[in-house]
Amino acid sequence: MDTKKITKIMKALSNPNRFEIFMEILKSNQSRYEKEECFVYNIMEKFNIGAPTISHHLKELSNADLISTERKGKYLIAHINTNTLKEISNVINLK
Amino acid sequence: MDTKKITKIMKALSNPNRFEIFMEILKSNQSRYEKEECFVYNIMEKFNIGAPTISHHLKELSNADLISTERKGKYLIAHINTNTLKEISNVINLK
DNA sequence: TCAATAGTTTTATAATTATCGAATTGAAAA
DNA sequence: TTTTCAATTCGATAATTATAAAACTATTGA
Repeated sequence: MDTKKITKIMKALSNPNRFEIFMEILKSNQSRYEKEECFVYNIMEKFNIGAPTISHHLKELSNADLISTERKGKYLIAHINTNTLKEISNVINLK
Repeated sequence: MDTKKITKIMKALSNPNRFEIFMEILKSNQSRYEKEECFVYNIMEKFNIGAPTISHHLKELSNADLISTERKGKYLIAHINTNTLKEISNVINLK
């Protein structure tokens, strides 16, 4: 991973609201419950942020390859990209 | 670690120049060579950035607890805070 | 078909920040 | 004590960005 990609990921996780959205997706992915949940909708209820901002944050997380999104009819589902997490974890880990 | 601290670390590593400065310090700390080296001075030569900017970046890394600095006469030496790296690595690692 | 709902795009704005030049501090060397 | 050198602080600026309001798209359900 080159500097540009790493710093893009870091930047994606550097905003508190965006980070918590990411953690919410991570938690949901790990628990395997509510797989069909509409994240944007539920996140919007949970956090005190407007829909356009959530949309923006999800796009940033996507652009950083941290998540991928999938349309399910009216709803949007977000998945964690575990590969990216593994890669970034290798960068940070002390050898 | 709470969200505020984590995102502060992420932000500190989200700027490409600052990230590379951090990696430079990390490399130097790991190799154990040139322990007495003046980082700001050497970094300033290596990167194409002015001294005030380097100073600013080092302060950001310090504020995020990623490094600590030590004055050695005229020079400044930077050390990696391995604890912070370990903590952040725990956050990122998939359970 | 029409109304409601989920999410996106566009536009604007306020806040943050990376960077530099100039001035300043503090230590070493002459 | 001067001068020089490393680093910091201050002030300014250009770029980025988090956020929201308004308008728009697309899908579901009545």
